[in-house]
Amino acid sequence: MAHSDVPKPTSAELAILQVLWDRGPSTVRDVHGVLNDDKPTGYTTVLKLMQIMLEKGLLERDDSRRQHVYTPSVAADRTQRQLIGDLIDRAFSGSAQKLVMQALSAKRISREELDEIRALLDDIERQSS
Amino acid sequence: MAHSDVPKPTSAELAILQVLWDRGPSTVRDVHGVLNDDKPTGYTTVLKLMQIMLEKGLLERDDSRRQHVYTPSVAADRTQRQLIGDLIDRAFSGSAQKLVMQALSAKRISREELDEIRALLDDIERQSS
DNA sequence: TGATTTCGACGAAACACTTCGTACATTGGG
DNA sequence: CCCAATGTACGAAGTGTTTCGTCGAAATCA
Repeated sequence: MAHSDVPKPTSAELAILQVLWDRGPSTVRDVHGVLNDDKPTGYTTVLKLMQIMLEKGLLERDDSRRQHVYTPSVAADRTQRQLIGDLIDRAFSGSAQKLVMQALSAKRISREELDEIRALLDDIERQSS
Repeated sequence: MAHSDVPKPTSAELAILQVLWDRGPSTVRDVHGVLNDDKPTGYTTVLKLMQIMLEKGLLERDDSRRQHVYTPSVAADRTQRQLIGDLIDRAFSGSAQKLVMQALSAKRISREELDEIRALLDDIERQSS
């Protein structure tokens, strides 16, 4: 958590963030609607979670209207990098390469996607020279 | 957890696994020695954790000697893939490609490592044809 | 052998995460 | 104006994780 003011989201919190990143600013009802389709969840459960996330600084909200509208206070990619960095440290002895290589073996990736990755590799290599 | 009989290790458990993967079969004292260097930890704390991990099936032990000797019951790479898969699902909407691309941006990777990754990409592509 | 050290077992406490019941406020329709 | 519906706030309980103190057994050594 050293390099950011926002804490690492927990599992349930991440599910909520995903919805908000997807839909943009949303009410508790909106978020509950989405999550409840995946997995039955109480409305107040989601509400409480979002209130806690507000306290933690994970979310911001507009409470000028009756139905409070929540937005993530961090972008998806930043959080994703935070989680990856954490995993690299905790499970891959700090080696990003090891993680990437395991990830490539872990799930099937289409040829098109492989090509995109290759292009990114080229970019990185070009920048470092 | 659907595809494996061993549960996902928690954070503290993962630290212990790392030591065991590194050093091979070890006693509680050994593990405690290593962890305690990073971060002051009580001996019994590590002991208890390892006992719990034994119950969960994360570790196996030889208690024929007085100092019980513990070994991980799962290989490092398998656990790593489990954790990656989990992260892909929870934070990257199931897209391994997204994770890989974020990982490549998240930490600096040396040219040699980039080349190794490229080689792996070639392997994968070759196999899928 | 008796004292000291080393070890594992066990229980409990502290903490964090998750879930939900209940209470209370606001709004809109009849 | 009152009722039903829709919201938020709050507290508490259930669960899992982490930490550690205390105990007794076993080994070591003087």
